[in-house]
Amino acid sequence: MRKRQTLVMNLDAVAQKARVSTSTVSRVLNELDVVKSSTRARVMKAAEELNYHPNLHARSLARGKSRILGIIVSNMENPFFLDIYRTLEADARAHGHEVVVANTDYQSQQLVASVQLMLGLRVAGLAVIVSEMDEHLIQTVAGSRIPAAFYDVGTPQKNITNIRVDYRKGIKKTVSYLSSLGHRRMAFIGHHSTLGPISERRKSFLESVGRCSPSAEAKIFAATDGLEGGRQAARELIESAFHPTAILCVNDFMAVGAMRELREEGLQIPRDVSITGFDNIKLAEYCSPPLTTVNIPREHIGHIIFENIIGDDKDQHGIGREIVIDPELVVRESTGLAAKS
Amino acid sequence: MRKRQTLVMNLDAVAQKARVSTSTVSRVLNELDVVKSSTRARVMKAAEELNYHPNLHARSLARGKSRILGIIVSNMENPFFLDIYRTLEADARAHGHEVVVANTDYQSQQLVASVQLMLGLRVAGLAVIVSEMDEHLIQTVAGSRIPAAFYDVGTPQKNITNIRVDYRKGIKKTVSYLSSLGHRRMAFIGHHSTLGPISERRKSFLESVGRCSPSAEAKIFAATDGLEGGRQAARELIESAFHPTAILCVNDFMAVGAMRELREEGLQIPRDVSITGFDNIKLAEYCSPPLTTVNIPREHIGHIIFENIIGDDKDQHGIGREIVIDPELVVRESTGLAAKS
DNA sequence: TTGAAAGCGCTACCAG
DNA sequence: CTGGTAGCGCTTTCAA
Repeated sequence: MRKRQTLVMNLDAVAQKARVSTSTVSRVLNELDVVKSSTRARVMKAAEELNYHPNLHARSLARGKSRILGIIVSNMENPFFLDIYRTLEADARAHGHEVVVANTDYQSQQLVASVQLMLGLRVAGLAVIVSEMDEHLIQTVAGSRIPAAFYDVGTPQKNITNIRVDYRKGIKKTVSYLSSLGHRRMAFIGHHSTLGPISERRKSFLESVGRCSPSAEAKIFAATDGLEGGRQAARELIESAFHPTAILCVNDFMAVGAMRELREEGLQIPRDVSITGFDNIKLAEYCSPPLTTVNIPREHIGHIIFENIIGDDKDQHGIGREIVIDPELVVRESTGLAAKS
Repeated sequence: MRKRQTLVMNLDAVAQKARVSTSTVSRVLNELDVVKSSTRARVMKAAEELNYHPNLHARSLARGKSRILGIIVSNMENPFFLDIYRTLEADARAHGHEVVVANTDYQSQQLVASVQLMLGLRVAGLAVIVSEMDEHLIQTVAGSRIPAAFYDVGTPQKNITNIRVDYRKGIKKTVSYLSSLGHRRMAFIGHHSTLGPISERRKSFLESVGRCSPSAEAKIFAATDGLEGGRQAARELIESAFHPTAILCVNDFMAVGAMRELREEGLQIPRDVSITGFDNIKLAEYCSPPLTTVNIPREHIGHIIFENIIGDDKDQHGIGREIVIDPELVVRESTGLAAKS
């Protein structure tokens, strides 16, 4: 075979320049302090001068494992996912790990591709924070033996930890609260993710409304996730015959979008209509009026996930536990007494 | 050497199961259609049954290059960066490339680490969208021979494309506009990124104000990037003796944060004070009141970057061109006639 | 149309 | 403390 030419620096080049073996260069780069300091200095200098950067692929291959933490989320645009990503990234960095993220945009095809990528990268740990999921993929991940954490989906298994939020409880608290304010006609705005947690929120909504006040009416609207989607759903709601005094949104991001539409229609919040979100993203505090919502402790969740797949305490990995989080209602100014009709 | 044990599937396992050589398996997986279809089918089946996922590290190593597009941004939380990232990701995916992102949080140390990572990964192309940058790093990237694109920083070089926005013009348009509304006391809210584009906006601000109306007064406030930072800066501004009739913010994200503080202080926008942003993120349209801002065509920029580092037209790569973008003022409802004082 | 084998750049064992 | 060397899993000639 013709020897392929290499444009980039490699260990060998550094070794030659420093007049040592590749083993020694490797030792220096990996900070094994068995190397004589004079030698070390020589190697460092050579590497520096050659502008050498170790090939991480070769490293992972030789080590048989990578130091990559893989993260898969549904929609980076939604601050909810972003916050978890950020926490994980910070934790990973603090432990000397790289991070690779992938977005699915709620499309299962991209989910599949993302999982393929992560497995191909032989990630050290995998966090899957998505609202869509199919059983087959869970099995694929389970079979890979990679320590993984799923958020709101699947069941605990050998190498898989499960984090879930008790949405039912969160929605119930919200509906009770609105009910206590006199609201009887409530609408729910969701998005088109048919699987998992989203539909759980929707179902809980209908259930809770029914339970809280037998006389209450409920209706559901949906669009895509995001500001635009929230607005779109709000428009449909306004155009419909159903005139709710309160609107529950599947998440804060959509709620902010919905608020805009209401505002433009001349509806005052909460005087004319109350609105609530879910997640308690930063923006919920900054919009006008500040949004009543349900807090999901994203940082906390991020840390838990990290601990369970990469963290120091190796015993924690792959235990296959389930962690349930109990969300809290956060009352702000987007909700008030039901308008007299 | 003791043979290391391998828990994960490899080409060899698939080859054995399919009763062919590893070469053939490789061919099938790489979709070289020289393989007899019966053989192909056998291989596919074997791979499937073994739940096999090619080791991307080994692949990159053998190929001598990866199919990874590297992206480095300052602050994923800021929708501005996020939008560019999303565009790049979509383009990359459409071309069968993986994407690896890294955040720097405006810290040059993390920038260095991120660049190291990207070079170590031997990315096929690198996009650096940050507000901080040091010359040394630019040289490092230049020396790597990797097709790269820098946003708003550095100068064109062999393998490096440069995209820049004419901030001066954008700020000037904004100041002129405000000036025409009668504003004479203007404040600028920026963030603590001392280098590059941010300071360019700040400088342009002072310059433009001075030029537009000799009698005008200007003052600068700063905090960290983000909603919180914007709010913080607004608070300092309010507490200061300087009472501007208009506030220009370095970006929309901070403007939204600032608006909250103004609102809480009982100031009405734009009746009591006008406010503008920069970037024209989606949120600018959804906040209350909708924000007057300067549009930066992020999708367009994303596509340009992609074309220049990975795109189909190989001739486009590494030309070392400079692309300048002319931003447009977008007037919404957060600005109005200056209040009588 | 397929197989054999030489690397890709690095790590880690063993010997000295 | 340092060097030699056998892989890690894959691609890609070259031969058959």
